[in-house]
Amino acid sequence: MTTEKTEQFTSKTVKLAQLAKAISHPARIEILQKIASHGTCICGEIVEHLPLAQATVSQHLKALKEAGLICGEIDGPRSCYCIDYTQLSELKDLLDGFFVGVETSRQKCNC
Amino acid sequence: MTTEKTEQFTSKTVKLAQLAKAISHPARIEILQKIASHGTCICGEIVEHLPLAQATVSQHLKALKEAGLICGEIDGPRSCYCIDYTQLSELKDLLDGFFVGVETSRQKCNC
DNA sequence: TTCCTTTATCGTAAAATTACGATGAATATT
DNA sequence: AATATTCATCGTAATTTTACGATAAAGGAA
Repeated sequence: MTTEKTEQFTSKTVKLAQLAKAISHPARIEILQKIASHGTCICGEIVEHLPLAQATVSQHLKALKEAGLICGEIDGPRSCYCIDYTQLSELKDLLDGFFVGVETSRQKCNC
Repeated sequence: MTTEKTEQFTSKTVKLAQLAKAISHPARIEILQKIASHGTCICGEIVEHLPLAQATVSQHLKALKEAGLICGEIDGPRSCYCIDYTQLSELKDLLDGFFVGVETSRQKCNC
């Protein structure tokens, strides 16, 4: 039994977990930073920038796309990616909510 | 070859990825929230609160401990967990840096 | 001392993740 | 038309993650 019981959690929690997972790999963080620094970015530029094979980078791009953090459109034989700032903002908001929730209830701890 | 090439990334990026991974599961988010709301929390209380077996919860607690986000001390036959707010702040700082970096370089996108 | 409670760890199984080379489809270039 | 470039996807392999039951260790209660 390896079924993830995500149904048992609030949708907010599940969404935060999904977005956190999207940025839980150094390559995917770098990809987001690279795209952001160009506004828009071709797959090839990202591949050049990373110590990973093209197939692997494409896989990471797919993960980011599925999480909604980037979107890509075909431009001739190339793929042009850009950040979805709406989703990124949602991640930011969910994280803010998380930190506020965790920190406001902060209490003494004997560690 | 499935060796993660984390050496190729900056330590900041790797650290952010590690901490993001720690909160990339709904159960682990809930655990942090639960502990925070009590200041300190016994393993059993967390198990009660989650739709997961005790062994699974212990596993998630271990992951959070290894990421440095919580610390636990033995209290009789129980295990008492609390949040490590220093690490949590580091996560917050790394995330802030990430969002600032990504958003300041924000440019037009045709999506 | 004997028994119960608590929880970490072991063993195991299924699925997901990470990585790569090879390939094919689409578009440019010659 | 023939060739080259770009990139998503397929196939595959190793590893990690997620989940659970069973068990053992440690401490408290009887």
